[in-house]
Amino acid sequence: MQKKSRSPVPLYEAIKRHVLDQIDSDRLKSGERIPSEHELTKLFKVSRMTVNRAIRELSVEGRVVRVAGVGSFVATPAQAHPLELRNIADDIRARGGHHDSRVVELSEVPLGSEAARTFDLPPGRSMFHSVIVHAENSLPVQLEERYVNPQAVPDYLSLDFTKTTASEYLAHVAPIQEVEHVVHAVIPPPRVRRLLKMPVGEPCLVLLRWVWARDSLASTARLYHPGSRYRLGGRFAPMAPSRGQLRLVGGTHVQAKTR
Amino acid sequence: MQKKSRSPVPLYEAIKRHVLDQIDSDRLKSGERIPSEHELTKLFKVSRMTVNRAIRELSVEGRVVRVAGVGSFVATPAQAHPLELRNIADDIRARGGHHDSRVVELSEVPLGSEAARTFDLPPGRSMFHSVIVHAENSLPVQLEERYVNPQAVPDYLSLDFTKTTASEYLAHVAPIQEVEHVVHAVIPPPRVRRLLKMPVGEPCLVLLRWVWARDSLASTARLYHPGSRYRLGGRFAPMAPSRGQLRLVGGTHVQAKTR
DNA sequence: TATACAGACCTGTATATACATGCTACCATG
DNA sequence: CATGGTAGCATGTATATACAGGTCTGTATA
Repeated sequence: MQKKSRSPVPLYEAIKRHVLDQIDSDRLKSGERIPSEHELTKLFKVSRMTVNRAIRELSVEGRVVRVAGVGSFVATPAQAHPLELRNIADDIRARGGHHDSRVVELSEVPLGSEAARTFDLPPGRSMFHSVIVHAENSLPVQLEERYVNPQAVPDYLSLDFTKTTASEYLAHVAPIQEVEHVVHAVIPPPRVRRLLKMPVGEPCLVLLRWVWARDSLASTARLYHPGSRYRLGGRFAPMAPSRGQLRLVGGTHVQAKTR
Repeated sequence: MQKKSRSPVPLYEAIKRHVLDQIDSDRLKSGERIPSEHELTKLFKVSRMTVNRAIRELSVEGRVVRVAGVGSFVATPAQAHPLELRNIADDIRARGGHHDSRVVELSEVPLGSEAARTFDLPPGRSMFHSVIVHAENSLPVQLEERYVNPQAVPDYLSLDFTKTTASEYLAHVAPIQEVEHVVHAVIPPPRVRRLLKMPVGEPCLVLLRWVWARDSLASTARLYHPGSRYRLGGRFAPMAPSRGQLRLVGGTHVQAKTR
């Protein structure tokens, strides 16, 4: 019939957004029941199938939980944000490996003018700094050097990083808005090389990561990975790179969504 | 009406399984077209809506790729996408697909002051600009927007990009010294969306690439990839990001090499 | 008091239908 | 020979309807 919505945004999308708005603005709280399909049908003057699709997709996306015969409920933030920037611990566990980490450094450091500008903090303040080595089956696979905005995670220094990674903490304190990565490769500085137990001359893959939450930069991280030990599905035929060349073998799988 | 299927497994599930069986047993090969909704309707004697739901879910799960007006196709196994310097044509051929490209734009553009600084060229000069759509089995999979330093490739405008990609030319004129990537994801601007034949609202994975050769920046490129056609690890439950939020579901696997 | 049961309400599935829009292949016209 | 129109087919969205089955509550019954 297609009576309405000649606009480019489908009706079921509009309904999804409406419900998500309610959730994000806290008019619908965690665990609360959202309007039934019938109610939304009346509210939007659309057919139930259309509402059904909207809510079903929200359910697939983990924002609501549907219970036949009862209703649909706002998913708890934990369910809604199994948040990750896919942290290293998950990666390792997903491969069936054993993850453990060692905190090499955890401190408060004065904010240089450059860093102050990056974090948009007054120059007098300090920020948190941590260096953590992640190991898979006792083999170091990542050195995580991280700077954290104290406004984002005030109790960062008292966190226990043996059970939960910094990424996970970050994801929990506030919804992550944006992440940006820059990939490059370096011959690691000696300290990094030693901490990762790497042979001299072997390159590191470095991921620079910026994490934004609450409209400000929450954290930056520099993640060093031993070139030889880092993942590698193995089957990629080695190419002949030119001098200084960088290769992305694994690829990046990213899903992004805005609303 | 619910005429049939008193069994506990819904009809749309049965259809999904049927298609997945065909795929997993290689009766339907990667990139091949699966039966249209209409055909499946006749085959299973169900309504088109039921088939539509089955195929739509397979699409969400990353097993098939739907193209309005054309059909649905078996998604490439899409193990980690080798996004390195190897250009898209090689990638596609490596998967057994057919690559072709369409030059949307090829021109000489004046150099803005910002770009002049980036390319380290005198402000009066111009540089080359190209927009090329790469397709795998006729499905657009990458939009390559590239700026090329005229000092690096003076005859760029007269090159034939149907047989050789821009990446390949770049690699041939001078040994590549360094490459840097920035990965992020965006909702594509309308023009990009149309060229990639993407639905409204679907995100793009964007790779920004800088290529250095002969001690200068030879080229920059912005590579847009349709989020849905660009793999995304099937079984990662689609997540529900907050407003403007970006999420990395797959993680980044990178190997770097220098010599 | 405890149980059984009937409605009411909710989601789940399925159908038949309709119109919109994207794309392709082919054919007619210049 | 090129070019433009169109028919046909594919998916996308939306509706109205129907029935199935789960869950809850209140009421009637044993």
